[in-house]
Amino acid sequence: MGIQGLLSALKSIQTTKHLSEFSGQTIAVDAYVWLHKGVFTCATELATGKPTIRYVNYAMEKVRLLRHYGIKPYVVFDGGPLPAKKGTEVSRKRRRDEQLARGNLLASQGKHSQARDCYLKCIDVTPQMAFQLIKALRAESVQYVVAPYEADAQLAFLERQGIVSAILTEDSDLLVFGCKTVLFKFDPVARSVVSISRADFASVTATSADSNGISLVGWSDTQFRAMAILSGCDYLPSIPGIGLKTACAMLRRWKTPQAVVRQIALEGKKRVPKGYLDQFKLAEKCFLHQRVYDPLAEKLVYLTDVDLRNWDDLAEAYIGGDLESTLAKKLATGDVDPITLEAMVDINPGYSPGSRILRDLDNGKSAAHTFKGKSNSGKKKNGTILNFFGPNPIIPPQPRSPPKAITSAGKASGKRTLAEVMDQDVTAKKKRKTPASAPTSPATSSKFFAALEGYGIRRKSFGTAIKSCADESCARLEKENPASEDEVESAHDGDSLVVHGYAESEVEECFSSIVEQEDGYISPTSSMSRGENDFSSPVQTSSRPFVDCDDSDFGVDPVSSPPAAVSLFRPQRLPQSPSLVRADSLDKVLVHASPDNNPLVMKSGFVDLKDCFGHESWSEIDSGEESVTPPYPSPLTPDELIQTYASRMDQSEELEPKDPREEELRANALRTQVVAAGWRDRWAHDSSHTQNEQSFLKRRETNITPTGRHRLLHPASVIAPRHTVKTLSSRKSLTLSEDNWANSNLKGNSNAKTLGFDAEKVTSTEARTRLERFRFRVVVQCTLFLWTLRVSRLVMMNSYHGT
DNA sequence: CGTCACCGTAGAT
DNA sequence: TACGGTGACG
Repeated sequence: MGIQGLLSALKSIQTTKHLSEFSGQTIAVDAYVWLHKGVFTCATELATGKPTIRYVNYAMEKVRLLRHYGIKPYVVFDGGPLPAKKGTEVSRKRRRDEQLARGNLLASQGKHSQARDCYLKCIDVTPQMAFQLIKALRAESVQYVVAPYEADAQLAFLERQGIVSAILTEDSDLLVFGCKTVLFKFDPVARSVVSISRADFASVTATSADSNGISLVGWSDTQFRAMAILSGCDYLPSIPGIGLKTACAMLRRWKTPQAVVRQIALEGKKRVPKGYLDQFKLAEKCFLHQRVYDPLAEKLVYLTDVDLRNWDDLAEAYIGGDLESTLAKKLATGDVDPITLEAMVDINPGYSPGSRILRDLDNGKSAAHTFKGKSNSGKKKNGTILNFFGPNPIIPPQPRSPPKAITSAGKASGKRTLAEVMDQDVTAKKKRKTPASAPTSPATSSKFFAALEGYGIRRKSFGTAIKSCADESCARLEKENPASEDEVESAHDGDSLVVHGYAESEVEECFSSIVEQEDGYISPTSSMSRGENDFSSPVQTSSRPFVDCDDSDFGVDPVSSPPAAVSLFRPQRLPQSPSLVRADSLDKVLVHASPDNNPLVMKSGFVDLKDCFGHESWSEIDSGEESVTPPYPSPLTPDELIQTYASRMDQSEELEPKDPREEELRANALRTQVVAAGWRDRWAHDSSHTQNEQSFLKRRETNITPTGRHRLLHPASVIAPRHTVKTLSSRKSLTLSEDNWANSNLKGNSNAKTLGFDAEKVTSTEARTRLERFRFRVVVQCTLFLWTLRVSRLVMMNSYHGT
């Protein structure tokens, strides 16, 4: 990823900075890194399809750490696949499947640690997982945006617009995108980052230590970018044998990439791929003009405006097609899957951050006495440890943010004892008056599996939900294809894994909220805020309306700073001092949290585990507003559970019929082909690759998601191709390419299709059935545990009331 | 000398 | 998965 060797070549201008130096600033964060690292905490769960949100907690801890230092994180997620990126993903996908299979094998042999190693290698971050993090970000009013395509370009855009003042990532590409301040190597322990400033490039000389002989003196952005691309980047592999150093040297000698490539060809020692220069131009366009989401205008824009004289459909498609603005907005807010462009499926609806037990932790006595002794210096109020370990209340909830957002979340909500937990539960219970005549769940033999037994209920409520969220574009789509509502619904999974997920996360919290928090944290002072020195950072105000990649750019523009953004929007600097931060002014640029009634977040008729336990255990969850979930009568007894478990086991075969599964695989393959428009041969950098591999399921559509395999269980979840195609056609790049390639790919590639199916089958049937049973067993165990917990709690409560 | 392929490692708890 | 270090190659 990124530019090989670039970071090490820039060692001389790397400076380590403490987080406190960024206090008061808004910093864009590449979420990908955190999600990926977070996966390590729960690889086994993810690989085996066991719902977990540990990766969310991992990322949220980082977010909270930043906020603790007065930094406003602006979290940026990756979006859809950019045509420019070729499908090395395909071979990865295959490796992943192999690893998953191996892991399952090892797990079945009881070699769990070895299995985990395999699982680690087969996990990928899916948009659905990202959505779990988005839910948490919403709940804590953290700014975020899902990039239409690559997070890198989006990050660069945010900085260029002045929306953020620095970028936190691990990807050296950001420098090629022209970012001014990029922060690498975030160290949560040392609370430090390594900063690289564009302004310091000029001091990278061939003689400086660690520069590896490259010199950036006097180079324009265009030249720097050319060097990066020549040396090999994500959009274009280098001419074999050309690395960073030769690219740099030759560019110094020959000035333009055209001349460099001509020279390489002339020398004849290295083979220059056919059409390399054209691809070079396209790669350059990706760095310059890639499509991004403008949170102010709420639509897609070019990272830098294009010169229409130098623009064509190919370039247009290459840098990412446009999207209709309502769809773009939904994508940016996470309500739409950036890959499929269909409504986001909440793979773990039971996880609703913000609605935690003990919500009043931070509003009163318990917090006060629990955290007394902690340093409050630096912050006038809310200076407790919650700033770090819990949601940061400094920034008020955004207008559309639900009131329940301000709660304590996550496992580390502070130092607690079991007694306190009980105490608060009782208090909360008292506060909330539950009418005895509260509606109860439908009379099913098992409430726990009501969702399974009562599909009608789920269908109905979700259908309503869909309707309520449908905007013009969705509505239009549905009109064009009346079946789409059903299809979208069926893409939503309603099996017991959802319930399981709830159990898992809640169990985790039960434990961790009982365990005492470790002491020893001292709130650091955030007084020293070394703002950016504007004198050392020349901001070029380009008078040219366009930035192009013509030869003439070379040597013409030696100023070492990126071209100023075309002033569609005021390029505002952010206030450097915390005291100047005004949430209301900054919040305007936010992607607002979705309304609370987001049907995908809402409990849409699914049965949560909590529904099985009677309302008292969970009464706090929705307090303060209309309870979404009606209280239910008494929980299942263990016996009931076991009974249900047994019957469920019997059902598992029936739930996996052969036909619909094949149909679904077919649909998936088709959808993949449609989505993978950009990967088609004529755009691929290396046509020897992947002509036949294109139709594998793509990276982020793999079956390895927390509940990934659920799709295969539900015949109803087949996504009809025609619907898919219709939806996808709203991507411009797809629209314009449908004619030329769809036919050839879909018809001419039956080979690949077959391959794709086989790969899918390898991991399926038996293993999945086994997994299903395994997971179900865990469901039951968790449930039993919670049940026990509840009983003991009731006992304690009784004694409490008794006195 | 630079590039590339290979290796072991950290990353998480 | 991505990184740094190693050795082989041209």
